[in-house]
Amino acid sequence: MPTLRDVANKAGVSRSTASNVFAHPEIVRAEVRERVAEAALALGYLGPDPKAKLLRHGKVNAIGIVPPGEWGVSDSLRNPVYHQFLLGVAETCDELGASLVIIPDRNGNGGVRTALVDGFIFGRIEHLHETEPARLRRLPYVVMDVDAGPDVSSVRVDSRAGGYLAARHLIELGHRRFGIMSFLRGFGPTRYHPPGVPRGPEAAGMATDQEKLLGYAEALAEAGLDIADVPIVQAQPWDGDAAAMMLDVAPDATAILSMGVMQGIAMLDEARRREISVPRDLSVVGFNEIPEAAKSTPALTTVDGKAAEKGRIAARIIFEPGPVRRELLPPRLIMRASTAQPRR
Amino acid sequence: MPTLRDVANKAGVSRSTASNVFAHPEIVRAEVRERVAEAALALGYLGPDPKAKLLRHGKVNAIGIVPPGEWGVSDSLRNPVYHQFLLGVAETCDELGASLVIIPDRNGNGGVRTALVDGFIFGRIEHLHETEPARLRRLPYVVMDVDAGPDVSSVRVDSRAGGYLAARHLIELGHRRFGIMSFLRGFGPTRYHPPGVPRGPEAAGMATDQEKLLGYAEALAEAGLDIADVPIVQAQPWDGDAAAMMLDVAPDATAILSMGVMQGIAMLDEARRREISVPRDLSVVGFNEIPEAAKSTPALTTVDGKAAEKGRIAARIIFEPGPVRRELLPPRLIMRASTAQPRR
DNA sequence: AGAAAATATTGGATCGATCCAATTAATCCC
DNA sequence: GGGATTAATTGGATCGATCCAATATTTTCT
Repeated sequence: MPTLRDVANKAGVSRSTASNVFAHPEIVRAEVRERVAEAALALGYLGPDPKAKLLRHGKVNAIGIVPPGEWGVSDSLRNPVYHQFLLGVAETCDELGASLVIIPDRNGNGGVRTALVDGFIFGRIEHLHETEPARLRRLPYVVMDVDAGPDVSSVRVDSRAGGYLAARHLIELGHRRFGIMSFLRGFGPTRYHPPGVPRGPEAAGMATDQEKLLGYAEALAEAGLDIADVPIVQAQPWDGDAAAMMLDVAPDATAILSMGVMQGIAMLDEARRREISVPRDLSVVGFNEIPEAAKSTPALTTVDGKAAEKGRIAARIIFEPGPVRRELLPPRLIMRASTAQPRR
Repeated sequence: MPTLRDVANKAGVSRSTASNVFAHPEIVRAEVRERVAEAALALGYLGPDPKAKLLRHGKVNAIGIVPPGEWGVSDSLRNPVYHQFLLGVAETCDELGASLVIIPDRNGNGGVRTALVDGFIFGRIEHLHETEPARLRRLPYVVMDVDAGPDVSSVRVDSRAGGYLAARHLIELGHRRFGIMSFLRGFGPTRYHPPGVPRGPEAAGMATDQEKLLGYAEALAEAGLDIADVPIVQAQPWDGDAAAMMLDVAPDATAILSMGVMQGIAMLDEARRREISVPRDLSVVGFNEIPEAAKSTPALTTVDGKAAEKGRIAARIIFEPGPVRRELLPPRLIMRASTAQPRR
């Protein structure tokens, strides 16, 4: 495999000159430049080895994505909301001609310690120490969906405001009897929180979900309702049976507040199965926007969690060095066909 | 930023010993090992710099995906069939703990020349020379969807067999009047190929699409039909208007053979719009399998192009060095609700 | 205790390219 | 044509770690 030294020898110049032909062609005489180029061609030399170049001044031109928690690479591509987020990152990559690297780092197995990238975007982390390797490597990094204090850049959406938007929308339509579908933190069986018990953070999954709950509570309180009286079903985001459970435990609810989109869509499916007409007999609001939400029947009203925009911003933070940035994006309610006034 | 040399100094040992503590801990005395580990901890040294390590013996533990043609990173995430393929690659990455790198290399701008990966998977290429940088770098690579001769590994599905399967299915159901929706190669306006003119390769897009056409022709010929008599609409995969054109130019067709899934789904939508009942008045067969195909109404009968499996195999070829492998996977017909006997 | 064997540690060279200061060659001007 | 400028080229040091052969240390055994 030819090296720069071989090219230099063949062309009868020094390594430095050969190097200059590739790195600073303008400072080398045209005649010499051509001689070196010919030698390179003859030897099948492709240009400076990126590996060696890297060692000298470490720009890789790639951005590393660390999927949340126990997820592998394929999980992150499969999850529709995360997929939207990746699309946002990808757009910025395309603008900058950078590569997108998805790094599996389950149980901190060293992916972050050894990945060849210019910076990291940590998908929703559970403990800040997951980012330690990035900090120690002095590489820029951003954490998603949580505020990690004043020293760490973060990008998230105001989930509390999002929850508020969703619940207020239903209240304005006239709903008074709700059901809430929240997330479990990690694995575990679906849980039912009956009405009448105060709601602590354990009734929702990650920090961002707990904020949604606070938002719901706020809007309910404005209408004189107590969230403690609202039944909550807490399940995995992809658990299809959870929708059935929700309808079983809250048969008189006229509206369902769901913390996920897929959960919301699953609720629409379950309602159809039971011949409950949405939105006539039941209104459903999801959380996060994905193309499937617009295509479901009926189209799902949902809070846009701005996944793609979060991705774009996070990527830009990595590539534009600067002070710590803590972005809090406002959510947006997308009103579609799954919500309406409750039936008399 | 501490280096291995700093750690060695602080611990009072040589660089080599310090290096051994990380690379071959078993050959260094326990006492010394601990002293070095402490020094490392004290300095915040995280372990050998991956960049330097790389230079010495270049394993990166990452696999590079080069999206087809003019696509950027985001296009490749957005395209649903390519997304399935990426999922397959990702699964193998997870098995091996490797990273997945999506490399934008539009108009050969050097992405492949400089990417830090262990090998490349080229999404459908147009000319073999797109792979030259990979060959010159002596990195393993695979091309998808085309046979690139005996010296280059390739993974593809037998498109001709797939086309045959689709067309024969419709013929066995009793259909005799067809319409074909094919792809344009590159950009350009939707094209209509009226019946009665011989069909050359220009009636379909890439090589793989031309093979589908041959498969259709073969099955039709067995039923005594000439593909030259079948109207063809050639459009972009995502062109919604193409379905309308197809129905306009072939109002008496009882079955549509579509070279793409999204095209097939678009056809279902257009039929619904025109109140043509599928499959009662019109049968539709797509090509390639994605989750959306099962969820459309009616669920789309389609040929499984094994995108995910192609991805798994391609990734394995990269990581298991060996002789050139040329994989040709058999397609499979997934019968769903969009095909039925034609109405009397 | 002393020689032999086994085990630990070390300095130097290397991976492939880039940068810098110093040297050499080319150009300018009177 | 010769001295002063300017431009082009070069060797050596460097990036951070790893490998190898050589040396130093410890352990084993008689």
